[in-house]
Amino acid sequence: MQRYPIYLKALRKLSAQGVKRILSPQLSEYVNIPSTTIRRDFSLIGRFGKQGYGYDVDNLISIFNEVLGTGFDEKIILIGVGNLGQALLNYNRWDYVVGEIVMAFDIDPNLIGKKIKGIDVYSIDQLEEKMPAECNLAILAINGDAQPIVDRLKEAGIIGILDFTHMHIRAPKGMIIKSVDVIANIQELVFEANTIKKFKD
Amino acid sequence: MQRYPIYLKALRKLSAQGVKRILSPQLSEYVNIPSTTIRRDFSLIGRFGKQGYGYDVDNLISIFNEVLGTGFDEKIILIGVGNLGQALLNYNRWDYVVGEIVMAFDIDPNLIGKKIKGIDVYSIDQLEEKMPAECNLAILAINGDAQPIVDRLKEAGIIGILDFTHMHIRAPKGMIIKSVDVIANIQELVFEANTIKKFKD
DNA sequence: TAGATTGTTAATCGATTAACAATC
DNA sequence: TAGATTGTTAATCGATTAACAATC
Repeated sequence: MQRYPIYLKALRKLSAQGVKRILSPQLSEYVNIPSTTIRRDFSLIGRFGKQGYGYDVDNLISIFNEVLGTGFDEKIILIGVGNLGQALLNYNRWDYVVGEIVMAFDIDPNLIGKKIKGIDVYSIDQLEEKMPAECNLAILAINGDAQPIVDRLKEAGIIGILDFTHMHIRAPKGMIIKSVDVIANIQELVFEANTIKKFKD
Repeated sequence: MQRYPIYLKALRKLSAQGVKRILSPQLSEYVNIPSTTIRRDFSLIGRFGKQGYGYDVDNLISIFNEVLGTGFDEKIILIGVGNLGQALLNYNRWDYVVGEIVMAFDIDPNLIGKKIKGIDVYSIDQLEEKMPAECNLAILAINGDAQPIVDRLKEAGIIGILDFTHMHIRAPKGMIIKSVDVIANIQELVFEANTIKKFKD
């Protein structure tokens, strides 16, 4: 369910603010999701609310982390250390939420062998050789044709890719590719903004 | 409808490959959406297919562009010219799809007054002063508290924001904020990947 | 015309939500 | 206990899709 990350983010923020417990209508206001939907979502996993009392924020956080399957220690590799890749490294460690980028690969000789933001950059030729054990996820932040890399990653045991390419990629069987398409997002935004403008007239 | 950008992207790619017409089952294979759904989506806008023949690719593209409300000429401003901002400028002009980033703002004295990837960077203090007319959209790629900027953008006439911050932002009334949350995406990916792994066992 | 593929109707499916009984 | 809020049932809503009639 695509709302759990939203809840988790909000709860973490609330917890940092010292909020200990929260009622579904309060959380509703915060994340802009109906309180009924929130309660239903929560109850799908189990019962951790108390009637007339609400939910314990920290308890909820740890349960969600468990359910989302993250032990905070996913090892993620980064393919492509250009501007975008470096931006991602900037907020690496992901607020200690899921895990971290543990190494990076590129084709640029000026980058290979260096440490960028504390992360080793290897040649993409060494992908299979250097790849850490127990690594399931990759972030793809390259330009140009991504398909060959995707296929190689699949061979190397990667099962999930976060893709920042704006290429058309065939997902190999048994592999999940989540694409972040900036252009598509802007198009949607233009579309919705125009709708609003029309309403004003 | 969130699928139009997907169609548009695929059609543009096909057109570039010289494909002149396409059948709904072919397109289905390409974008991984059932052919019935595609035909239904298309028919919501109008009838531009021919039975026993298919759809004219270029015709479809121009119709979609019209419907999505883009004249290819949206003026977009960029707030924040760090790594991420520069990465966005790298593929500015968005393949001539929606418009382009026309200017950028930052607080870094080393950037202000310069041209980055051909785009002028101004001080954020000059936001209201420099902002171009007919500008509706902004891309937010800063660190730290974004809310004050969002409120200022609203005052300055911006109605849509593409937000790369990982902050919690209240959207002012009448404003659309589309957030690209890398962490949430990775979390979903972790979640789905773990589901796959469990199935394997 | 015959063949093929669209556009649309009607059925299905899943997700959201209102209402309320359970319970802290 | 009384009050409040959760968890869940049942109804609603919208989106997807199968099936097929319209039509190029």
